[in-house]
Amino acid sequence: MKEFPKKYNPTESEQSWAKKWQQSDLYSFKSGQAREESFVVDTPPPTVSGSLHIGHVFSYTHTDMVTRYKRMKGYNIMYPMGWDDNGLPTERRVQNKFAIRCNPSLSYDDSWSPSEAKAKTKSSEVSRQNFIESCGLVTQEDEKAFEELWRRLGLSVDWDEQYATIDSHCRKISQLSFLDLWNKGFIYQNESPTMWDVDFQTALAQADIEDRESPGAYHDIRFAVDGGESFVISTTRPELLVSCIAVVAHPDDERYQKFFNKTAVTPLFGAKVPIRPSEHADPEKGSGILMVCTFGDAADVDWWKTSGLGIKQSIGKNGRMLELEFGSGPFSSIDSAKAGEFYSDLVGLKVHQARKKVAELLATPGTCPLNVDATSMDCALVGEPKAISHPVKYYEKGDRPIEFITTRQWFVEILKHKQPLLEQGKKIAWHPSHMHTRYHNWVEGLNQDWCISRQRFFGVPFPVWYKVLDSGEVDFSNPLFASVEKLPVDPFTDCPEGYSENQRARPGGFVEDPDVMDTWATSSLTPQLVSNWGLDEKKHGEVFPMDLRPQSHEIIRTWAFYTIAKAWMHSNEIPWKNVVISGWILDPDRKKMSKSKGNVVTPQNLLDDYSSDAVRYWTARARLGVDTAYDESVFKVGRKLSTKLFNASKFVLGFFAEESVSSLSLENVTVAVDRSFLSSLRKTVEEASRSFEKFDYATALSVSEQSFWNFCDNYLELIKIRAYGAEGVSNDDRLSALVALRVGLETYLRLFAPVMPFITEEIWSWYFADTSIFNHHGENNSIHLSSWPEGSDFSGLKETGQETDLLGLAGEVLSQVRTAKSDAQKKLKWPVDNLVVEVGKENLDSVKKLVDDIIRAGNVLNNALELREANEGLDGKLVRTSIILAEEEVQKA
RNA sequence: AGGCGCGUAGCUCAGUUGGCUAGAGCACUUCCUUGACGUGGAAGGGGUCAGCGGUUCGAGUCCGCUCGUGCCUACCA
Repeated sequence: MKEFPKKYNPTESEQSWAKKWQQSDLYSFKSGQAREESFVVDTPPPTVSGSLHIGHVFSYTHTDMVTRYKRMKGYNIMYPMGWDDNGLPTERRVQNKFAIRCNPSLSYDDSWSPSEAKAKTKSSEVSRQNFIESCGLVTQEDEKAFEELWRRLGLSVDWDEQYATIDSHCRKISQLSFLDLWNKGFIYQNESPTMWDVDFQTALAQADIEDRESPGAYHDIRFAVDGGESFVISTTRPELLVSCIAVVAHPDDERYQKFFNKTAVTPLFGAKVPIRPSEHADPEKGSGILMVCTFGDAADVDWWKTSGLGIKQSIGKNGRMLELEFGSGPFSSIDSAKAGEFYSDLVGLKVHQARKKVAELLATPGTCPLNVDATSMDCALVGEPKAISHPVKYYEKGDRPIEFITTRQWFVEILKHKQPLLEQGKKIAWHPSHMHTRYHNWVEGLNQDWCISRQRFFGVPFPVWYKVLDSGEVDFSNPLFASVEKLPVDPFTDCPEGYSENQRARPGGFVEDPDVMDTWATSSLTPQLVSNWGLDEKKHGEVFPMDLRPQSHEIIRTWAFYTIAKAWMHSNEIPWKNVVISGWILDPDRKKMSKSKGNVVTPQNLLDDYSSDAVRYWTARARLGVDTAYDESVFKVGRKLSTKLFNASKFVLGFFAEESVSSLSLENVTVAVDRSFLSSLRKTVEEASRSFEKFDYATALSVSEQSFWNFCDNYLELIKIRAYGAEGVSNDDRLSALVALRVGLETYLRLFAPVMPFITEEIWSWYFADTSIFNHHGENNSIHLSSWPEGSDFSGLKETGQETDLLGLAGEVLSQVRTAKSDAQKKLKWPVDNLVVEVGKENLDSVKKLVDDIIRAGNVLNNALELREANEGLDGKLVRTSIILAEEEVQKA
C-alpha cells in the first residue's frame, strides 16, 4: 500500500500524472495488429488560431472519454492529433502580427525575419516565401500552446501521430489526392464566373459562403424599348446597369409579353439589350421584369450560361469599377461618348460608392434620354430608392459581399455525384441520428461544383505547371503535372519534368500554377493523412476506414461532407463508421460562444480553479449534439465528486492498509446486503457499458455517479461498523463487507477513469496498481490500461436467489431514522431508544437480514429494534417506522 | 419560406419501448461542528411537464394544431 495524502491537491497531482503519462507509452498505437482490434479516431485538427477557448476543451474531452473507454476495453487505439495551420486565418493573423503583406512578385530575402509589429505600424511587403515562413513561425508557437493544454486536460493522444496541414507530409498527400482525382476524372479546370471575395481577392466555394441580412434599396429604373415604349425594372444593384446584358420577364407575364424579342436600351450607357422570357423571373417580385447583369448573382450566372450572350465585366477583382471603353468590344452603345462620360464618374469606385453615384446620375434631369425615342423622359430613376433589408452572400470570413467574377479555377465535380454521396451518408452512423438529415439536406441543396483553388499563399500549391507557347501565350489546356515520386512539389521553385529553371515564364518554357488549394482540400483528407494513404499500404489497412469522426454540427457541410466525398472518389469507401456530433457552448445569454462575439471563457483559469477532472466532468454532463450553457456550478459538482472519490477511497483502503486480508474472493461475500450492493453495481456496470457503446458518455457517467453516491451515503454508512469489526461481529461477516468494499471501489474507479483520469489514476496507484487482477494489459499498471468493468466480473458472486433490493430497503429505514433525528435537531449519531420497523409481508424476511447493520448504523440502543409485518397499507412506501430517540446522548451499552 | 431540434422546479438539465404519487444537481431554508469526507453531512420547501385538441384503462412520453426559441438550408431582380 502506497502512502496516500491526507488532503487532495488536484493541481499538484494532475501535473505530476500528466508528466508521468508523457514519459510513458501509455497511449501509443501498436502497429501490426488487425484492423478489428483497433479503434481509430479521426481527430479534428483545430485551427491554430492563437487563442484557446472553452469550446475546444468541451468537444475534445468528449472524444477522449470515448477513447479511454475503448482503450480499457482492450482496443489498440489510434488517437492522433493534427493542427490546421494552413489557410486564411493564419495569413490574416500573420499580416497583423508582423504588419506584412505578401507580394508574390518580390523575390525571397533570406536575411529578413519577421518581428512583432508595434501598434499602427504601416505594413511592408515581403516575398511569398518570406510570408510563408512567417506563417510557419506563428503556427508552431500556437501548436505548442495547444499541446500543453491538451496534456493538462489529460487527452490521451498518441503524440507520435502528429501532423500539421501545411507540413510536408500533408502537402504530399494533398497533391497526391489532387493527381488521383484528376486521373479518375473528378477534376476539371475552367474559366468561368466564380464567387469571389474582393478583400481577400480569392475564389470561394459554396461551403465558404453565408447569407447575412443586410440593408439595401430597390431602385426603380426606366428602360426604353426600341420602337418607343418603356418599362421599369426594380433593382438593388444599379451599379451593375453597365453590365446589363439582357432584360427578362416571366413567359406568362402579360404585361411584358409584347416586349419579348424586342430590344431595350439601358439608361446612361445606351446599350441595346435583348428582352427575353425566362422562367426564373417572378412576376410577384419587384416590377416583374429584371435586368440580367454579368454578374449580379447566381441566377445571372445560370441564365448567362444558356443565353449565348457575352460578358460585360465591370467589377474588378479588388471590388472597384474597372476602366471600360465604350463603343468597342462588349460595351457597345448608341452614344458611346455620352456613356463614357457618365461612366468616368464611376471608374475606380468601390461597389457601394458606385451604387450611390449611379443613383445620383439616374436621378439627375437630363442625364437620361439616351433612349431612342423618349423625349419626355429626363430622369430614369422613378421615385426615391426604397430601403429594404435582404439576405446578401458573404464569404464567412469576409466583410464585404462577394461578387461573381470570371477567373480560371480548379473544380472538383460533385453535382453529378449527389446520388452516390447521399448513399455514402446513409452508410455512416450519425450520433445523434438526426444529424444525418443535415448532411442529406446539404448534399441535396448543392448547386456548384467544389472550387478548390484559392488565390492565396499559405496553403498547399497545385503540383501543376503550364507550357508557355512560342507566342508567349500560356497553354492552359494541357497542364503539366508533377510525377508522384517528386511530391510534394512547389511549382514556384521546382520545374516540370524536362524543363529547367531558366525556362520559367519564357516563350517555349513554362509557368507555375500560381494558386493554393482550399484548406478543406487538405482537411478533407484527415483520415488519409493519418493512414498514410498512397504511401504506406500496410498502415492504411490497419486504420482505414476509421471508427470515429468527432465534430461539431456547423461543419457537417464542409468537413464531414468533403471527407465523405474524397473517400468515395479515391477508393469508394466511407471514411469512418461513426460521426459523433458535439453541441456548442452557449454563454449564459444562450448565444454561441465565439471569439468574434468577445464572450469567450479561456480554459486556463478554469483548470486552475476547478482542476482538469472537474472541467472534464462538466463536459461529460453534456449530451451529444445538445448545446450546453456555460454554468460554473457544474464545475463545482465535478470537484465535489472528485473530492468524494478521494475521501471514500481513503476510507475504504484504510481497511487494507495495515492488515492483510487473506481472501478477497467474491465467494466470501456472504452477507445478504453486501451481495445486494454488488448485484446493483453489476447492473450499473452493464448500463454504463451499454451507454459507452453508443458513445453516450453522459449516461454512463450519470448512472455511475448515482450508484457511487448511493454507495457512499447508504452502503458505507450501513456497513462501516461491521467493517471496523465492532464487538459481536463475526469474522465472516466482516470479511464479507471488506470484499464488497474492495470490489466496489475497484469498480467505481474504473467506471470513472474515462471521465476523471487524474483522480482515478492517483487512487489506483495507492493500492490497485499493485494488486488488481484487472491490470492485465502489460507492464504498465495504469488504471487507463486496466480493463473496463464487465458484468462477468461479478460472476463469482453467490446467487442470493432473490431479487429484493436490500440496500434500497435499508436506505429507506436509515433515511427515516435520519429524518427523525434531523427533525429533532439532533446529530446523526444520536442514540435511538426504540425503533419499530413495519414492512410488507413479502419483505419481512429480507429486512430480518438487515437488522444488525441497521442497529449499528442508526445507533439503536440495546438492540431495541422491533420488526413487524405491516397490517395496514404503507401508502406506497416500502417501510414505515416509528422512532423514539434517546433523552440524552448516552453511550451505547 | 422549408428542414431539423428544443420548450419539465428560480437556474442547468435527466426522464428508455406510454405505467409518474414527475426526478437530479445548483441555488434557497433548517439542522449537524467532523472517527472517510466542512472543498463535508442530514433533512426540507419548491413543478396545471409551453398551450389547445386527439388516441388510450392510463400521456411529460404517441398523433395533430398553435405559440415561443435555436440551428441548418433557400431567398441579392
